[in-house]
Amino acid sequence: MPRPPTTQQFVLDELRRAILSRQLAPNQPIRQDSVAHELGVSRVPLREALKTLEAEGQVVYRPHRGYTVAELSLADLLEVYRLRELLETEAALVSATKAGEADSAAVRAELRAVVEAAANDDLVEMIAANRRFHFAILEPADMPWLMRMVRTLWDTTDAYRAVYYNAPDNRSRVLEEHEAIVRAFEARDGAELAELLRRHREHAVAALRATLDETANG
Amino acid sequence: MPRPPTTQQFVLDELRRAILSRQLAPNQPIRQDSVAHELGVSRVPLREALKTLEAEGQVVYRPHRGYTVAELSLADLLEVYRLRELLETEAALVSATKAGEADSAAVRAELRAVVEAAANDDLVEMIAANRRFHFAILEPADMPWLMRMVRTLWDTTDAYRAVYYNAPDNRSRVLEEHEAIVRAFEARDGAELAELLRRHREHAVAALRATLDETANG
DNA sequence: CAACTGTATATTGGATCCAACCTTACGCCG
DNA sequence: CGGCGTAAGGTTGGATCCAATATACAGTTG
Repeated sequence: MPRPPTTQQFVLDELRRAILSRQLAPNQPIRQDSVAHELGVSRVPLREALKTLEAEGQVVYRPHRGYTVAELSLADLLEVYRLRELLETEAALVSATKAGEADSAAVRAELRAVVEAAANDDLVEMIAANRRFHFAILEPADMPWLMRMVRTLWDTTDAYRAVYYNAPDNRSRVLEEHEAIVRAFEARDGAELAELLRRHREHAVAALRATLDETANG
Repeated sequence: MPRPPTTQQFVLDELRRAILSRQLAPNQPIRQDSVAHELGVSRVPLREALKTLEAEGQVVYRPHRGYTVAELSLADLLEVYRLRELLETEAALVSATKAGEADSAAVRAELRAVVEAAANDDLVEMIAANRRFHFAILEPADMPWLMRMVRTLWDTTDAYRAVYYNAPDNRSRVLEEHEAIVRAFEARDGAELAELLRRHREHAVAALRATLDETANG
């Protein structure tokens, strides 16, 4: 696997991983010197990467006090899912009216990737493929600004996705739902597609709530 | 007027101004050395400011080739306004159910600021106050993630706002519409509020189209 | 004993310097 | 004469160094 073209991109990827895996815990101050040392780079590219993470809401910045990993309250998470609903519903409706055969092929390819990853019990790849699958569905809408926003919304909840996929019940449910979603997509039935996606997310939110309540009471 | 606490914040403000005023024209490469020199700072804070602008979509970045001011096509602008519609409608509906007396007072204060600026023919302040007015309406919804997104959407179209307000017809129309909007807000009539805001934006889009067609044919 | 102040230290903010890369112009070869 | 390889210059990417600010702690005073 080739290292990204620029160091800041490499650092950005690493930081995303670290935040996602809770290696950098919420509310924890990010000591630039130690993190930079750890990654074998200087502080400059690190700071640039932190700036983009700040814009995405992954970290919070306070002048002269540095960066801390953003803490997401339940209210934050619910809001993020609500926004995903607004934006992805719009994208799905538009996409259904514009998608062509090539788009269907792309979606099907990602669907297969998810199934295959599930068969191999490869959680990481399954999560990645799932993301590509959902984005492939929205892509034909040809709304780059919307896509950028949806992307950052997915990023902010990425840390919780692994928990969700850890349960076999959820995994199989996702696979079933994907089938129905693809059928709606290929039928160019925007309303049905949007509704299926909505229910798809609804399950994720319910699971999320359960997880958070559990950790709160445990 | 005190200079911002950090240099990067200062640079960020200056860059926003420069892009807005077309001092930095779309598609123009941003020579870091000259811009930094111009502002009397080094390249480091400039690059950090550019990173946040990149995340907001105001500039485009290509590794080893630097930053260029983002060019907004008509399709981009229409998409941005469509997204504003989705997000601001949601915020307005929620806001109407949550707003209290203090919120009404805040909105009224901003309304007065807009009127006053208009009376003084102070375009810059009128635009600023108008923005505060609209945000004051959405604020009670208490949706920080949504607000962040709406903020960047406003930023991307800021350059065109000055053109719109330049026409006296548009200015007086805005003032009238604001009155109706405030009444709906104080009546906590979310549906009416959202509809009025929608029509409010619709005029702006129409004017925008006209302007762009004109420049395209001129 | 609490609160305040001054100082020392750790950490971030910014400037300068060097390396890597892209771009362009020129000369060579087909 | 046109296309390609190559070298030189310019611009960005990254590292190191220094300055400014915040934090923690100790000493002092009411």
